[in-house]
Amino acid sequence: MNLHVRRATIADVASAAGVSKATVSRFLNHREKLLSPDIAARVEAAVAQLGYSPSPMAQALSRGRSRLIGLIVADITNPYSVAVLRGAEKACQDAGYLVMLFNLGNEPGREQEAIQALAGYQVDGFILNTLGRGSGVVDAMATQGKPAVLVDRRHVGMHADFVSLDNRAAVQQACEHLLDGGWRELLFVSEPLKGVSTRRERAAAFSACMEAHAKAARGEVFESEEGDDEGLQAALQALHRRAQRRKGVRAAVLAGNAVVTLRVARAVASLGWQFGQELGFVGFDDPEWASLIGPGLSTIAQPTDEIGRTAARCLIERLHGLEGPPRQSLLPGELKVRGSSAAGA
Amino acid sequence: MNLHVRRATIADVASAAGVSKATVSRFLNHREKLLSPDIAARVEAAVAQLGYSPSPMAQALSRGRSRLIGLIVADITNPYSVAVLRGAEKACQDAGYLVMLFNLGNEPGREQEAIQALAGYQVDGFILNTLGRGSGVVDAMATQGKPAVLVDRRHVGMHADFVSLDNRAAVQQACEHLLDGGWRELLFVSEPLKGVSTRRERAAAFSACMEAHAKAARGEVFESEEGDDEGLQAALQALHRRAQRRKGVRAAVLAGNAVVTLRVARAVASLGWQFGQELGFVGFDDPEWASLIGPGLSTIAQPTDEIGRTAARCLIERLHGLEGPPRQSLLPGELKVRGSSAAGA
DNA sequence: TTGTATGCGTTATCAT
DNA sequence: ATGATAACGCATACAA
Repeated sequence: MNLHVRRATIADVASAAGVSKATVSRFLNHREKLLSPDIAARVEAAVAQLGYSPSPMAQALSRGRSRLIGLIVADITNPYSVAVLRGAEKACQDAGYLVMLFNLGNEPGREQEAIQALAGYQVDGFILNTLGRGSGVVDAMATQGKPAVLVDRRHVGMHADFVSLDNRAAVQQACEHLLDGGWRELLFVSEPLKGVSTRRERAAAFSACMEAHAKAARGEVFESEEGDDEGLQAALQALHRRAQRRKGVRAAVLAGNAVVTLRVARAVASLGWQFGQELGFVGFDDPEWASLIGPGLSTIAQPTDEIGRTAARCLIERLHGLEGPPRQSLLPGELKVRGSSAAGA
Repeated sequence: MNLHVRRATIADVASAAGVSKATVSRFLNHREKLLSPDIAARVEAAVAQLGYSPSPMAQALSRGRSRLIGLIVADITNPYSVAVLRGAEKACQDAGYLVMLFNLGNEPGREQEAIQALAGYQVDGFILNTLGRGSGVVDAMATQGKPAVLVDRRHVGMHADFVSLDNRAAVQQACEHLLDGGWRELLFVSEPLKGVSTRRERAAAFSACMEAHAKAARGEVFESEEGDDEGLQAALQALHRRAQRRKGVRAAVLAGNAVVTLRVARAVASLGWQFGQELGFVGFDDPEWASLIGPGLSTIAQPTDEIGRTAARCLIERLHGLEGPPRQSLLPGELKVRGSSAAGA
């Protein structure tokens, strides 16, 4: 059985139908205009019979557009990124685009490399969920001159559409839920803020919220370094002590993302505490295991799928020629109440 | 600031260096042979000055090879798939290949579509982690005539390299660990076996292992349907009763993958049981949250990264011209012992 | 050793 | 309405 059955080309179709390549191409691309019925029928038959489909590569070369979208993701290991990626990829496919994936593996220096590589394949645009430190990307983007949409993390000075969770509203909702439940001594635990916009926004919103409720509640921010389990435990104990000094006040943590949630859960286990008892808890992101830890961990679920689809749609609109200033889509989160934030007496 | 700064082409370099396109091309591809020092220097300078890099698309069209690898994954939501994908993508990048991702979203019918789409972009080969039901893929592969490597799931009759966990050895290790700990009434809980090779292999290995220890232990297999929580709970209760009928014997579950682990954990919570007490447990896959459920869930960790890298390397070897019959790489799992399988009295 | 010409599979601009 | 023909950016067989 001959393996290398060369894919049929437009030339094959042309000769099979007894017409010129140009005619075949017209039949394929501008079917409605300029068509003589019998010729159209002959071409159609030839196409069907040879199972012909045009080569996207050749089309890309000729048209300058590839129907390819470059998706650069900071860390494919991060379930959040994957969830977004999933939504984006689906939307792209539905719109007839294919996704080329480039995983940075958390190495910031590779942003340039990624953009170069993807641009080489003539991707029509980019969906970027990158680290966002430094703005090297800005110039590269401008250089390549292709539209891009940023997901979850802003890039300073970058002139592009942006889609993300509405962090401010989500933080506010979480805080008020905790306060309503009688948790009055709060700690926002985040990965190191550095330049990461999402983390900063959440931390800032937390602080603002605490100030607004300064009479009833107190709150601090703790940056948890990877591997520094002792530091986190110490911070939780300090939190607990602060709460005890104020009679009848209970302490709770707001975790900045699922990675932090995991760390906090480990620390709580080490300390022998129970969620919902010694420590209240709400965390960003809603991993499938949240309901299985202790009495269930309350979370703020992100509409990851919707974020991905929105990003893809934004980009595709640009590809279709939409002009105008950068747009911003902030999607609402959903608070999932579980045992870890149960209201106290 | 002019945006559409057309990428420099080989023609630009040629005229800048005052030579022909062919010379530039030769300088790029066959640097060692056929080189006159001064010309080489001029070309090199021109390349550097214009920041020229060849268009992979045009190269692909001309060469018939694209340095692209198509990665088809059954379900991007599955952390196992992602972990493998990560290893594979890294290995590909290291070897100078880019990955085009196609997510099936668990829709079996899209395998063909995926292969067609990817083949259109002239991918040099495929890494397949697909559903594996039916063998429609076989013909398509043969048709496209490109090498492929299967990950985790075999395709019946498919003539291709295969890499996966050594399921038989892993099951055996898990069973013996449980038996050593005094867990003598076992239940293997799997997603519906259907035609999925991994599930069948694990179930078969479990049954074989139980027969081998028939004097001391008993085991059954349960297929857990998505959403059928009652069925699973009933199966666990039946298991428990069987154990009680044999004085002093304790019951344990071996879960076929992380999805099942989650279901079992939910059921155990519903029943008010404690892992390590009323029910022993070992599960395939080692999610990050395994240590946080109850006393910690014992697991069999797969070398996902290594599986991915191996798959990529296999494929790339084929791309480099390696001939010969399909190869098979079975990588060892690692048993992580935690509280859920603690030895009894 | 270097340049010319052709092909890769399409699209698009001309004539016809 | 249809057919040559020239791009698109690159590689290469062949000629010089």
